[in-house]
Amino acid sequence: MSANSRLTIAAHALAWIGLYQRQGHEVATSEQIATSANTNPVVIRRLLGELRRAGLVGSRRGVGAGWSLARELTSITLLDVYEAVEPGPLFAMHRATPDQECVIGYGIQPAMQGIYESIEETLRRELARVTLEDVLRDVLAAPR
Amino acid sequence: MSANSRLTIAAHALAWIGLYQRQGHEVATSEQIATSANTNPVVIRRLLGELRRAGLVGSRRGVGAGWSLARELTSITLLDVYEAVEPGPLFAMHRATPDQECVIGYGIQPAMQGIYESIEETLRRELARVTLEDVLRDVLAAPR
DNA sequence: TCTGATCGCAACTTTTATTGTTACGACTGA
DNA sequence: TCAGTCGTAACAATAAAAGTTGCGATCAGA
Repeated sequence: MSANSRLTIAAHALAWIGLYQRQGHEVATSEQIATSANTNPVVIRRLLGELRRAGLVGSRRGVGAGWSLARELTSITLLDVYEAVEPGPLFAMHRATPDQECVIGYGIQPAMQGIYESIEETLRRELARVTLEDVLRDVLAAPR
Repeated sequence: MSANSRLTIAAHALAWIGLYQRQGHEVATSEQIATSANTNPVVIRRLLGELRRAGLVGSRRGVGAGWSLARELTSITLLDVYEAVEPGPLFAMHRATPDQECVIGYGIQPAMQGIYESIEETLRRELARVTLEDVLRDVLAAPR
């Protein structure tokens, strides 16, 4: 399926900023985060831009520019991040409209939509149960 | 996210075969199913091939060739279909290995993997609660 | 034995989304 | 003014899914 790592990278960035701030720094740069995540700074800026739109982080420009958390890690859940960075639904419908003359073709989309909605709702509940604080704790618990 | 319709198309195909058999026909052709789903027969054959490997359908060749259910719709769940046609995990890790010298880069993958596993387990449980019989019922319930 | 319909499968193209890269203007404290 | 970084557009590269073409294999029935 999705082979899409946006949620992973966004969580990585938030955990990184959170830890960095706990070490006494005010802001983190996209350059630093990109190095840790082994990707390009622009990719990080794009993702953090979406998180800013969702009110999870803030950014400063000019000298001493960089990113900081707008909320405590304890109050940010994976659902917040997921909704900020994931555009579409989990499962897609047919690319082309199915044959409306066919009973199945006619009824399949409303049927699957209803089923998918309730499944996604469950997924959301699960994502909402994990905070970024949990993530950071798990990250730091990794044995060296 | 995934914009991947494999589960939808596979469910469509199974419901189609199921209904067609209830109408007294022995086998359904990939051509017929493709017409209903508005896609190419080869796409259907590929998907059904995966469902056959999972023991959900069977196929006959030669004259009177086509596809038939290997199990009742009541005994096939969306989880069976999902596992048959979806290759990878729901959420992907970093494309390139994160910086192992960094505390976050080092611990992020095991941490996220653990979190994702439990979330996917919940997703599986939800998918297992819906049978293809449920899907067909919902499809036929669509108002004309 | 021949035939027609369909599967099985490989190879290739097209489409779409994500990710990566380059470039450059905007911003701001020193 | 300057150095450092964000903001963002534009484009290239990568990857996965979906679509297409072609052809050999299969087999009931003529």
